[in-house]
Amino acid sequence: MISSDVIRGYNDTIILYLLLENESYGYEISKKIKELSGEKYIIKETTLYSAFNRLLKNGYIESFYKEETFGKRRTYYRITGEGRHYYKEKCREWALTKEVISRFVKEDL
Amino acid sequence: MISSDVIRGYNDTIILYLLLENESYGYEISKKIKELSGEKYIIKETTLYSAFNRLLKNGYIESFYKEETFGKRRTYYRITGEGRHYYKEKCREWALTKEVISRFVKEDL
DNA sequence: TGGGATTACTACGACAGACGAAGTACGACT
DNA sequence: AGTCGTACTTCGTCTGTCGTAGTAATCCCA
Repeated sequence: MISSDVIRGYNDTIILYLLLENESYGYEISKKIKELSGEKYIIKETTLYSAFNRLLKNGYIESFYKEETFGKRRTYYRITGEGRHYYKEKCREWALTKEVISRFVKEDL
Repeated sequence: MISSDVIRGYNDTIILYLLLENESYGYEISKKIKELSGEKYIIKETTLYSAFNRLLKNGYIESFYKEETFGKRRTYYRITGEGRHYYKEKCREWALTKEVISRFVKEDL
């Protein structure tokens, strides 16, 4: 299991990735993260929703409601153009970060 | 330049890496980090010294003084057995983290 | 019909790590 | 005498994560 402290700074990026193709909502995203990570990373609810607020504040996602016939009303999110741009930036940053850390963290010792 | 939020949680590991072979002191370590990262990561002084304190507290490093004939007295650090053990653990964790994040962060978009 | 599980959040507060600003102290060079 | 480089220390702030708890609706099974 991965501690979120390690992924800190990439939770936003992970969420944006899951919104690239389809709009979605909190619970679904958290399940997808769990699933796609092979159960190795499970995002905490509070972490997830605070990430949504941050992303909204920065204009990287938009929220809206859908007409639901039943169930508690969900807040849906969709990625914005700025969000896509930010995602790409973070991807480039990640490539660099990975490269730099690998100079200090040797998996073969 | 890399945002430190990403490396957060790996600063300690980076420092331990530099102490694996030789004992060293703050300023030298910060210069080595800059050098080895190809100037892509420059650790802040306060971050560095707070990392030393954390590592000391956890018993991963030991501090001592050397007889210096001139200059301001330096605090030297050397890695402990527990420190080596922790370093190896973090290396394994890094391999996993890298794997998981790469499922969400696509460099080829 | 009753009670727990699951879905879908929200609010509050604590904590750890990073970092900016500033200060101290010494030596070397100019 | 002043600046630059070395080698730290202290203090306070900020951000992101996360524990705890609460709300509210539906679903499932006995």
